[in-house]
Amino acid sequence: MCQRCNYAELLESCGLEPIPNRMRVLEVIGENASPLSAQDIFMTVSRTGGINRVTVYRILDLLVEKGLVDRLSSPGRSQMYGMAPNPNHPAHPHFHCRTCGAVQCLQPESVKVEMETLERTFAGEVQAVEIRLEGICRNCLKRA
Amino acid sequence: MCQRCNYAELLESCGLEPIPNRMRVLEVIGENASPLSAQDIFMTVSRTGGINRVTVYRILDLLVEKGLVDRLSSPGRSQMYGMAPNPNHPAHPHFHCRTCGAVQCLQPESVKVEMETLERTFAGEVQAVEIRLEGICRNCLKRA
DNA sequence: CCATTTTATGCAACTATGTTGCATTGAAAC
DNA sequence: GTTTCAATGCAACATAGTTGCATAAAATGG
Repeated sequence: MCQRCNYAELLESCGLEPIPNRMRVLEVIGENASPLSAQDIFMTVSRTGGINRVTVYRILDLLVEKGLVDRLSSPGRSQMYGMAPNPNHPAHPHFHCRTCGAVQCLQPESVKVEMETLERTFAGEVQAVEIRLEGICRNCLKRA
Repeated sequence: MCQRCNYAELLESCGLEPIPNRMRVLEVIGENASPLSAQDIFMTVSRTGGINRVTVYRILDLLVEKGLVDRLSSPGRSQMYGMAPNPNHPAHPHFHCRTCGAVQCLQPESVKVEMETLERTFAGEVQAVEIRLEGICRNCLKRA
């Protein structure tokens, strides 16, 4: 999907050696159009060779900690992972279908947020904004 | 906290008998200023008499299904529950502290969302919008 | 080039969270 | 009062994520 991201460079830019397993995990996240669960990532990476489930979790923790990947909240039991905003991957809202459970990324500009009031009055430090829409996706609407 | 909500009426308004355990669970959610985990709710309700963990989960599922309570995504392993928007509890964004993990409710008007573009172009049906901010809360900023 | 240190990985066991099946209880309907 | 049905409890299970520890693989220093 992403023709532009150089995953090795991304890793190096935050002080991580581009070792094979890190590359494999980051590529899977970067090349997918929508966020994936740890399980999804584990299974996908496994298809191209062995890797341990725990290793995937540890790499995910590392990528999130370094800010390359965002851990997205989900209404289900598992967390999901997507590329953190960067020049090739702008921040964008997510849509979660309540019927089929699928998560899709929306266009970055489709939902705009105005935070002036908050910035003026909030005593903490805001580092990220996550917008999640819920409803029924196109396919499930058709089926209903 | 909430002097205005009549929990029995709320339950009845969506076809649920206001039986004791339902009332206890819904009251705990409604009287708390920020969303609670199932575990929080279970422990709080338990203080006023016995209840089974599973019963709490089942009541939560029911309240969410009926739209009285919202299941909020969280970056941690557990889901959180808060009153669904109603005349006494307007929809509002949440702030999650990355340092201490606390979740707080923000003022309803502090963050505004503009969805015209989406509404014009999105083929699915949007039923709810959840806005989650992440960062460092006031207390943790002070401590740092 | 070998020895030492550091980092990454795998495995097993564990924890936390949520779910299911089934029996029992208790309340409502007749 | 009996029947029926919803609500509850309990135990067992399922899933997602974590930890401790041993081993393997890289990097570092002689």
